[in-house]
Amino acid sequence: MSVTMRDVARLAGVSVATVSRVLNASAVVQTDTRDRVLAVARDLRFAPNGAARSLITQRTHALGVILPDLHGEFFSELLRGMDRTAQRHGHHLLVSSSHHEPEGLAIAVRAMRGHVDGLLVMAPDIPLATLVELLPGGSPTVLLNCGELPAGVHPDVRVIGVDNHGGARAMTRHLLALGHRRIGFIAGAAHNFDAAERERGHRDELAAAGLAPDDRLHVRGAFTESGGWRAATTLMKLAEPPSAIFCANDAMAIGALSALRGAAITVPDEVAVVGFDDIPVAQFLYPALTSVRVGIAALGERSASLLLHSLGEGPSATGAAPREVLPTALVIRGSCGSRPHPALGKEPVLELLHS
Amino acid sequence: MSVTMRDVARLAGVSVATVSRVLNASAVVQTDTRDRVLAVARDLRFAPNGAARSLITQRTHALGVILPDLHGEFFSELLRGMDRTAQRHGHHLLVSSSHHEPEGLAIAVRAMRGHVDGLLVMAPDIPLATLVELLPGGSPTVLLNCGELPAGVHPDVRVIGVDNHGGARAMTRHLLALGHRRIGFIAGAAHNFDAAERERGHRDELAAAGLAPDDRLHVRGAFTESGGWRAATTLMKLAEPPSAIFCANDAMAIGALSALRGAAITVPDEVAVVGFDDIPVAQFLYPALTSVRVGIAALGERSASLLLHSLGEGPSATGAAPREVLPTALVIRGSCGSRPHPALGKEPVLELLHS
DNA sequence: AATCCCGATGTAAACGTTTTCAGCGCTCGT
DNA sequence: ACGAGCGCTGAAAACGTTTACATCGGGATT
Repeated sequence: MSVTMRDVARLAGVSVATVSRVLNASAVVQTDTRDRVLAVARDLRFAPNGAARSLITQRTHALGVILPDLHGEFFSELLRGMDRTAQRHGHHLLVSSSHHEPEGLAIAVRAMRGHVDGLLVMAPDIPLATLVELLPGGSPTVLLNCGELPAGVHPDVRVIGVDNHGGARAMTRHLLALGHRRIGFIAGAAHNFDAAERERGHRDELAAAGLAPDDRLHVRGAFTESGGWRAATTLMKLAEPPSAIFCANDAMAIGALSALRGAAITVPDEVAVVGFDDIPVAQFLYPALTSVRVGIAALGERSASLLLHSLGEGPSATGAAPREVLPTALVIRGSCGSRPHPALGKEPVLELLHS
Repeated sequence: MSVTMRDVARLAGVSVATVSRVLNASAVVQTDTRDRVLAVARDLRFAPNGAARSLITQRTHALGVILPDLHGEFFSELLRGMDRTAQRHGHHLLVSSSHHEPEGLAIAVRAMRGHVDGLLVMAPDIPLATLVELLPGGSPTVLLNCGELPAGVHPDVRVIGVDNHGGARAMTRHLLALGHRRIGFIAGAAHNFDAAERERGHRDELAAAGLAPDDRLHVRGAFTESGGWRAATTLMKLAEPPSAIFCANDAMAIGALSALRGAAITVPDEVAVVGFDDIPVAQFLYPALTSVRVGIAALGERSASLLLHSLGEGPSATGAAPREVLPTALVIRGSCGSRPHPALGKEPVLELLHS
């Protein structure tokens, strides 16, 4: 069927070992035979079979990526970061998404065995205890955005995440500082780690300010635009609507902005709206969205780096914290009302676009 | 290192052949031995090695995906569509992006050899003739958004794309019908197939309406938000600025909207803005973006279907057109001015979000 | 001049599966 | 009672590489 090393060897009049040596430069070969092999290989358009190579070298040069979803800009940013560092080290990404349940995830993980050198798993919908049960032993793994791993039990599993709690606290603090006392909160999907942490941060900061949580101001939006739309609509129909709405991600904030515009409610004059993640498009919305910057691509890059490091291929060891938490930063734009009018004619975006 | 079929066989007191038969249900095995094997396999957390399996079966259950980029919502939508159908047929996606030049693409393609069953290649920056040169023989391939392939030369290469030309004509026709005569055009990246086709569609429709093209109204924006920002700024500084701006994709339209708002120019009252692609976020912008719907996820799904079909695993044969062109559709929203005010309080978005 | 060593190449084992073929113990038909 | 056939299982080849080891000249060392 396809051309193999034997074909090249035969036509070049050498053994397959020599062909291998030439192609990998793994040992010195006499110049003329080397050239002959190279010429034949080029003529035949020979490309080594990855499966065979992986089988013997125990290296696939691929990282398995398990994602809960592929909706929206968040995941393309994440993938972009992962792909960037992976590619820098000669690796590809084997992607499988839409894993919200343990069964599907387990199947995907098993199917990847032998096709990948390690795993990047983001499964915020699955409890951590369940998740680690599903992992194959012996495969270096980096878990993204999950809880804290019991110490020392899983030697080749590392954990990375973002400071959901701190970011949410900072944002709530910001809203409180602007004078808001009735803050609506549009929460993410139920049983989702990120959603829960952001919720907790918000609640903690309210408590620190001495405010009692009001359940009517707490609506669930499932992390989707339409969920945000509905939740914002619900909130603004309250007898006492909030003066600010904190959406647990930017997608829901986008939906909320759309709902408010549809209801002829002005943002930020009548109600402030803020998000979380700072996806690239946030700065282009109207009003530009105040959000918590997560550094999505950086998260992807860092997680891939960690994994490559576990594989002994990454950048030189960076003190192996058992659990790495990337910091977040408040990005203040127009939608929260603390910057009433953006400067006219100035391009506010370029440095962000190409970071 | 990791547990293999031999281990399972030994502990179950059978041969590896029997283990294989049990795990694949490829032949009937006595019930008690079957149960024994299954029990041992579960205890050892055995998962078959994909590389070894691929080597002998010549099937990897993975599709290689080559993309030019991963920026923005376009590519996550595309991947989502691909992953969806791939997964439905038990396949994964091996992704590699940022391939704008032939060399990098060639390396990626070669590295995938043996790791994938076929290739989905989107490389609008690379001339088709160059592209087909780089393809490995014998690997079924689907090319996305490229030109027309010379007939019959490459038997296992198929081509799929969207009706860039028709979509652009329709949009320009729409703007003309709204009375616009000075239409600014923000073109995509130079030497890009999609960009060129959309440009051609626009020009052809202008010509059909008897309008001479004005080079000052034609600015290049590289398909990025910041490119759109700059291009729109340039256009509006003209002595005679356009009354409408047609952006060759939505990302640039997003940048253009931002630039116009920064310059205190009202859309659509002072200038209409329209885009191309209809990425999911388009409907949430303000004003909601009029665009050409491409059906990005559908493109991904369809291309994956075509490839799976070439592999003999897809849905039953659908008349094999040598080149498939997916239709586009005009989506009229607020930004072009033909719908001055959206209905208040109505959720315009739900059916689109979950299509 | 014999030995040693080194550089270039070939031989063959190994990686972990799948699958063909053969073998073995039965049952069943005659 | 005996061979045919059948159901189940094992042995071994095959997939296409990499690599440890063997081989084989020939130049340098003694």
